[in-house]
Amino acid sequence: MSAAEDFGLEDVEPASSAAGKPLTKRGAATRTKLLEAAEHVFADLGYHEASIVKITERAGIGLGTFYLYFDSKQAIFEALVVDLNRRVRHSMAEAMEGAPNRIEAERAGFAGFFRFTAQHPALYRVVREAEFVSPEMLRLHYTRIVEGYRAGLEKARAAGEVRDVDPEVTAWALMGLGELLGMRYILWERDADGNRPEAMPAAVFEQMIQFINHGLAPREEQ
Amino acid sequence: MSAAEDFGLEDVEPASSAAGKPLTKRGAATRTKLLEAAEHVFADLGYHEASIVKITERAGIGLGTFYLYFDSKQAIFEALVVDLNRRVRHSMAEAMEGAPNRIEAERAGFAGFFRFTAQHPALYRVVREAEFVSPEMLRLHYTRIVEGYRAGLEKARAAGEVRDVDPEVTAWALMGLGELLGMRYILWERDADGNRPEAMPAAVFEQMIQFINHGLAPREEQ
Amino acid sequence: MSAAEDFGLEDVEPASSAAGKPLTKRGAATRTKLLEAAEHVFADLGYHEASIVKITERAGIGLGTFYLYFDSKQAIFEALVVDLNRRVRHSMAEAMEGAPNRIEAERAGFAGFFRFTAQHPALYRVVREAEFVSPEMLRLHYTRIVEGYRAGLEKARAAGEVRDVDPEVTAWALMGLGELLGMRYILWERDADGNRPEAMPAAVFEQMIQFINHGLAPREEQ
Amino acid sequence: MSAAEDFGLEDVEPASSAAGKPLTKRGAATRTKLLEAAEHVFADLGYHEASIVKITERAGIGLGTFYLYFDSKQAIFEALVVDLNRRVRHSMAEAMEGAPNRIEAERAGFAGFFRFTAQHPALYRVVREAEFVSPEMLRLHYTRIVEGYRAGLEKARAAGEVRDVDPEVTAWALMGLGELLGMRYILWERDADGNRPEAMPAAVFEQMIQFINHGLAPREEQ
DNA sequence: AATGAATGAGCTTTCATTCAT
DNA sequence: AATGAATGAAAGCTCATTCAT
Repeated sequence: MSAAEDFGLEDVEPASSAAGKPLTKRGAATRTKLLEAAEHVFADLGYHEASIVKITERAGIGLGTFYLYFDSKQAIFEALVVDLNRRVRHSMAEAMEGAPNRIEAERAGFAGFFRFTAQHPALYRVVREAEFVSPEMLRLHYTRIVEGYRAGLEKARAAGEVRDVDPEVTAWALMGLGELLGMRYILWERDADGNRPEAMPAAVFEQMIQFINHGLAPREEQ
Repeated sequence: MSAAEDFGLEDVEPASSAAGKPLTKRGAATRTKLLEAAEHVFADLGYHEASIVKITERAGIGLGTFYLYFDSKQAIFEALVVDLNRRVRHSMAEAMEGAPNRIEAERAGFAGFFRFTAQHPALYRVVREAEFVSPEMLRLHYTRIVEGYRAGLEKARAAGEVRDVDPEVTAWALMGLGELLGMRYILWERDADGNRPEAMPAAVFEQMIQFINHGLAPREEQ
Repeated sequence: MSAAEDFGLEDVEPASSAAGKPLTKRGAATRTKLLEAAEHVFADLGYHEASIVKITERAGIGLGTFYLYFDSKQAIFEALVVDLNRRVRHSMAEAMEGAPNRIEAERAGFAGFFRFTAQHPALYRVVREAEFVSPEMLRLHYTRIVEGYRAGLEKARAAGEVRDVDPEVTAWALMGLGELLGMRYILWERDADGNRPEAMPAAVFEQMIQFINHGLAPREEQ
Repeated sequence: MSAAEDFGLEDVEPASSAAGKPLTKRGAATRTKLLEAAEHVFADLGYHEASIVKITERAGIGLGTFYLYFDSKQAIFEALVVDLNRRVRHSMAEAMEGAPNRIEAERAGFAGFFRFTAQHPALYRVVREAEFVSPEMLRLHYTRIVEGYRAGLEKARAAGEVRDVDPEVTAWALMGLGELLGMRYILWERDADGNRPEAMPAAVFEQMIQFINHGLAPREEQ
């Protein structure tokens, strides 16, 4: 329950309610089609290789229509980052729902994050490219997730479940560690057929959890 | 001692020995000027905003000359990644030289990494953008550094200085953790005048080291 | 009658029906403007001196618009060769319409060819340059015209109007002979004001016809 | 004898004596190397794809050296046209040497022309491209050869060996006819291995000669 | 006589954005 | 609300030519 809230579930507004002019039912559908098309096109091609034409073609709508919903290529990109960020946090929060303690919440949260990563490779590709397209978006993404970790750590520390760590710094450490392991062991990995795995190897996940647990555990627990 | 070697100091070749046609002394100087200009231009503007003209103007040479030394914009970008990677590893290895034990080596290595980060913001900007320009270069960068961590952990484990961790996985975790903290607490930080700090706050660094130490320490030590 | 058909009048499709994306009436007009501009620019400047900017400027349209209709400079050049070839054959076929016999058909056909040459100097310039830009186009041009001669000769031979010549070889001979005379006595000739003549001198034309007639005439006719 | 002279054998000067600064023995050798390299490079690549670097590389000399011998790319191209023209006329004149009469001289001359064509495909490629690089050179080439035909026809007419034709016009007709047949039946032809034939098929040659003979023969002969 | 590093004008091509329909 | 033809700034790259060595 509260663990889930740490990741900001409450601020989740439906993507389609965000900015963008036409507000009829038809208009909302068009906007959603654009955002979905953009997710795939940006993920497959990257920001610069992607083009408005490719997005509108994939969305099955006319080129000019694009500008009824988004002011620019950058605008839809930013909307997409916000959307993905909302969804990955949702995924983490959902996974943590009902976790009995810090350790379990941690496992569940990371598992949720990695599951989302495996299912939506666009997350990394788009978010990491945001650094070069719209740096504020990158910060927003990291900051929002880190805030979830931070809040969780804060509570856990208050409850004596973790050492007396600086929650902020530690949250960033966890974020970085999770991100690189997700990249290395999910996104870079391919099986014989060139397909990405659906999750990271359990052993790797265990190693990571052990490392974190040792890193955080209060002295007396050990 | 050996800690330094783990980061591949021995493979350090001078940048100017790499590909590029003209081989005279004058030619080598020109190539170096180009690489230096590219470091700044790519760091300031990013790959796509950067242009060959901007690089050659900054280098103070003619546009056409560029193509005597590099086949394309991407080629110089890749050469730059290789160069920066070599230099950051050098910086880390140098810092670790003579460290009496694992813990000190760790502190020194990370300090070296962060120092280089503070002095060469281009490292992050260029390397991280490589993901979208030349993905193999990104892997090469991470892999080479991780290999240094891995080798160090392997030895430390054999010496009983760390828990029985998987050196590979742990190395990636350390890389990720260091990278994000460097980004957050060095690159994103500005003082009142808008200048970047010369290092991360000591407290943050300490927190990080503590986290790593707890994460790695053999049970009996604690 | 049939002489006209030999030059493939029936395959004449309007130039504007060929490839090129935009299909509206406005689009067809733009494509035609481009092709007309290209004819003049290529004829005046040659392929390499010509540039897309010069073509679009002459056509009075934006540079980028060009690429809506043609994939490249070479593509419009090839379209132009096809167009000119179609038109010169049309001109020849039209001239031969209703010729009472082989000799008259021959005169008329060559006259049509030379008339077109005088009116469209671009034909030679563009077609002959095709040899170096798009060799298949050159072959296509010569082959299509030669095929007209060949078919005519075949029929004339069957009708006993010409010696027992090889129609194919003879057709190429006629093509070559006509081409060089057209170049020499129309394209290279200038009057006092530097203007090209509207036709070759009648005496030259007569000489040529006589030469051909003697070359082809059945023994008994002479 | 005289037939040979008609093609201007007497004006044959060695290529290396033409313009070009350095005049030492070494210099002459360098100039020849350049001209030979240019023949191949221009023939293989065409004028625009050819580059000075490619020519000097093929010649095995330094780039800068080129400009000691030729003022520009166009200059060496023109020198090459002059050289090839001289050589093809030489080849024709040689073949005609000692021909007993007009008919035999004709056969021999064309045979010489086609033999040279088969052995030096560069002739067509370079000469025909001259039209777009240096039009005066093209005229010079055609005019010099035509002058040979013309002189021969003049004499033959005086001797009653041919009809009362206009030697000039007829010469151009012969030139055109020979050129296109050479292109069609030698240069365009390839055997199963993609090799060009060493000569045109005898039957084609015969057809051509017959056509010419009929075209020129005085009435009473037939 | 010979060299090759340096130069920059000029070309082709792409694509985000506008706007008349 | 939807469309797609039109636009032109801006980029990467080539190569004939120069000139210091």
